[in-house]
This record gives sequence, structure tokens and C-alpha cells, in this order.
Amino acid sequence: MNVTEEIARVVKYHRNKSGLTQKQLADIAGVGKTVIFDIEKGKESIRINTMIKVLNALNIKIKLDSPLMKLMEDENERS
Amino acid sequence: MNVTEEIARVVKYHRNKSGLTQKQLADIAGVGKTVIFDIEKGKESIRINTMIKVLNALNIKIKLDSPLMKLMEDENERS
DNA sequence: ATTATTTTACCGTTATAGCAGTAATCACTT
DNA sequence: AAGTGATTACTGCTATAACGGTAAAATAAT
Repeated sequence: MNVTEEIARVVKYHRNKSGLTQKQLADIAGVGKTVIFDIEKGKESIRINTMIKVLNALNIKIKLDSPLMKLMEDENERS
Repeated sequence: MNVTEEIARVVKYHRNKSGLTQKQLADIAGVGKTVIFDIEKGKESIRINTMIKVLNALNIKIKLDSPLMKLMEDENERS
């Protein structure tokens, strides 16, 4: 499963659990209704700021993970 | 700090640790050099699939996190 | 079954992402 | 100081994201 498909599932799940229609979520997030539809269909070419608006509206946070991340954070604390 | 600024820092850090120039990373990720420049400047309107190409090239994974996520995963296992 | 709501799907328009090319600035190296 | 490579910064072009409008399926409610 690719990232956008995963996001699609997560967004749809959260929206339903919140009892929101696509239109309602769109209004809350400040985007067009088409965006919600596209995201939930797993469309890949959505802009990251648009995606973030929708995720924020659903209280979903994006985290980055990699083998180097811990090292990076350690270096930051030393500054 | 917003999400794209965070991504900017992470990408730049990983690229430098990998000893790659912006152009080299762009070629590996299969995007134009301008994209790497824009991402590292924290530009918000990058497409998510483009962003993912760059993150993949650097072995960085995107994870979604929310209070509902654990419940969602539990429901999946029961199917 | 009929109505109402929601979701899926298409449309034309406008704004802009991504591209390659080029140039200027910055940072090293010798 | 001069030369080399990397980064930052523009440019014009083409593809397409996001938008609102409309309409057809799908789903839910009465």
C-alpha cells in the first residue's frame, strides 16, 4: 500500500468517525469539496499544504521517521 | 514550526549526511533540481507525490498520528 | 417506494507546480 | 586571488491542482 492510499483510508475513517460529510470537512479545512473526494480516492498529486489543511481539520499529525532522525534530534538539543 | 519547515530541515539534514548535492538528490528522486531547492526553503505548495519521491530517496518515511489511529488499526486486525 | 442526503463524476476556468535553462552568489580548494 | 563546484535565484513554458457548478449514482431516512 502506498502513502496516498494509506492517507485516503485514514482520512475517510476519521471523517466518518467525526460524523462529517465531505462537504462539511471541506468547509472546515478551507478547501473545495473536490479535494476531499480526491484525497479519499488516493489521488497522488495533491499539494502538501492542501493535504495538511485536511489532516489538521481531523487532528491528524504528520511525522517523519528515518534511521537518522534520532541523531538529528540529539544534535539539536546540543545547540 | 510548521510542517513544511520541519520537512525542510529534515530533508536538508539527510541530504548533507548522505553527501549529496541538490542536483544529485534530484536525479535520484527523479525530480527537477528546483524541487529540492523549494522543499529545503520550506515551500508549502509542493505536491505530495513529488515530496514522497524525495523522502523515499532519503529513506524517510511519513507516518500519520492521531488519537483515533490505534482504534483504527485494531478494527483492521479484526477483519 | 419516495424523498433526502451523500458520494462519485464530469466540466470549464484560473492559479500555480514543476521543468530546464541561465546567471549570480556563496563556499571551498589550491 | 583565481578557479571550481554548490547553492540560490530568476525566466518562460507546459501540465495540472483547485475551484465551483452541475448531474448522475449510491445510500439513508421517512
